[in-house]
Amino acid sequence: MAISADILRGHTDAIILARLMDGDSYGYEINKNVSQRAEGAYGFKEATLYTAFKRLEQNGLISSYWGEEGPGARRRYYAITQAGIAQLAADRQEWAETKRVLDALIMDKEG
Amino acid sequence: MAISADILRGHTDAIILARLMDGDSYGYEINKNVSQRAEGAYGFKEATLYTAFKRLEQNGLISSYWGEEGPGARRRYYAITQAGIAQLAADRQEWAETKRVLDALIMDKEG
DNA sequence: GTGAGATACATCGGCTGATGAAGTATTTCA
DNA sequence: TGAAATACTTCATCAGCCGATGTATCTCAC
Repeated sequence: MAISADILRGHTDAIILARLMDGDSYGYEINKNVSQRAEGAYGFKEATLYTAFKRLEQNGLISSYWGEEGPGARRRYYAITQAGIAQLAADRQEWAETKRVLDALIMDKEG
Repeated sequence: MAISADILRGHTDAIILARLMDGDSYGYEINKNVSQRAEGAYGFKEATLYTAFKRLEQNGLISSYWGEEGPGARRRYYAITQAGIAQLAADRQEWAETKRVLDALIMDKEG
């Protein structure tokens, strides 16, 4: 099942930060990585992705640099910052809490 | 921990539908119910709530009627429709899938 | 050697849902 | 008497997502 944009809204930044925990990467690669992990259920639209990079860099959560010139299209690499690592920790906690709360609110259990 | 609006965005309708599965209710009551179940971690803003009621009714997922006049402020009651019940089932499935996918994308496990 | 498709990045404008603020009205209780 | 709770409504604004469009390079089948 594909997951709608509104459901994922707000998780974009956390997803990118989490992917950068495995090492520096660039847009195209991050997105392929995300699609694979999501087993096709989700992938960023390009506009969403690059908008997010800008937002994250402006907020000091990632930094960027151009990859060394080789064959192929140029790549801009991103690296997570200390602030980004801290933010991701907070995001993960919030996600854990969100699961708890939404399960109580929409799933078929008694609270 | 309070959960941010962007994280909850897109879940508003499902939350309301789920609350109406326990029987007809009105805005103020639904919101108190939600806040209690969320243990204070989330509650609708009034504008969000009433905007959602309108959207849901326009989409045929809920119907509404004025409560019988008694003492106190007037209340508009909402009831979930058959289409609403079907939508909620779909929303619950999507939520289950979202948990799976987001865990794979942002949590600290190997996928 | 050429055209299709993959790789790779970037920007603009429109859409949608959330919400702060403001307003209306009634009841309860100190 | 007035503050606080109950209860509903609308408007303007904001932020994030994304369709569309554009740029440029490389690979591979034909």
